[in-house]
Amino acid sequence: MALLPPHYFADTDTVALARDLLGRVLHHATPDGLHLAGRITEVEAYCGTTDRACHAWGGRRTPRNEVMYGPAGHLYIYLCYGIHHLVNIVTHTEGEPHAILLRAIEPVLGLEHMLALRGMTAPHPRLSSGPGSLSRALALHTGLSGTPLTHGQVWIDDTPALAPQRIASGPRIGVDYAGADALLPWRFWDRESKWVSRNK
DNA sequence: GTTATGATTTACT
DNA sequence: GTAAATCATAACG
Repeated sequence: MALLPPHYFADTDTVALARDLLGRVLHHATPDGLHLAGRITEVEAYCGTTDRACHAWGGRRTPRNEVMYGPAGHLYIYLCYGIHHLVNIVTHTEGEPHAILLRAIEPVLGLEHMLALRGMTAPHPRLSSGPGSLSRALALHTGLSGTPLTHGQVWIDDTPALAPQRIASGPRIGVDYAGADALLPWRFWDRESKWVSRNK
């Protein structure tokens, strides 16, 4: 299974790219030799300086979100609520701070290791559904922010995307502070998967 | 230097 | 349904 190339992530239509990422498989080869992978089942689009829900809204540019301003195809991972590592993929062109938040995956490889990482004993959607749970199950953390998806450490393969009729959409979660932008239907999920954080 | 706050999860009542 | 956990970051003085 080949990796998706950098130009795939350089799409300037972040919302369309978010939909296209559903069904593809995210891999992580960890420093201790584990190979973890999961099929992407839920994402959200964050679209640059005009999106009030985006960290780069109004042109905000800080050490934390700097990677969003760089080239596409890199990880942007930050700590939320002091506890959760949220994983994003940078999209669009250099200078345009767009990204796609990965919110849920269905385990494909390394299920037992994921269970251990989560302190669980049996599979359940709660294992890797929800952005904080996903990062923990895949052992992704803020230290990997800025990592390109081309170095064999973290990557996404070219598993075919979901059929359009399987894609559901709705407002993004937890962005009520974003005013009218909180209502934009920029969350997408696989309507046939139970490995999602919410079904409506 | 100080303070407010979150792209959430989990455990209670 | 409500609230606590928990801290790096950003904004401000």
